[in-house]
Amino acid sequence: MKFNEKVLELCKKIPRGRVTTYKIIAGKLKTKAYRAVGTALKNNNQPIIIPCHRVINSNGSLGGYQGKLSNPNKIELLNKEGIEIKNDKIVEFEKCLHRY
DNA sequence: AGTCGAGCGCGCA
DNA sequence: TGCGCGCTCGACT
Repeated sequence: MKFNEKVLELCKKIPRGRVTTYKIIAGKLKTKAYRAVGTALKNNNQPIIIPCHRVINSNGSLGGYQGKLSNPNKIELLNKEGIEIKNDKIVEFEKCLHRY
């Protein structure tokens, strides 16, 4: 099982209306390769199945989506799932945060 | 406080 | 081979 596949696995498990962070994922994989987590999501082979928009920075800001940084579409998607974004940050970030 | 540098795993040149 | 990335953290101003 490759590192990136594990990352994708975890992403798939994020329930609707919840988010998680790169840090948490990396921690779950027992590694400090936080950057690699972002890279893995970028290079995922199943872009449709993987809800990578639910993965964000540990400070509550958004990170990137679909290969780009600061993607407005990511905000839309999260909004649709019931997560509010303000000032490029997740509102009530702690409450929406999904812990595995 | 704000800034800087290093560490990780993998993809791409 | 070598570099850079959807990041984080600790050390230094």
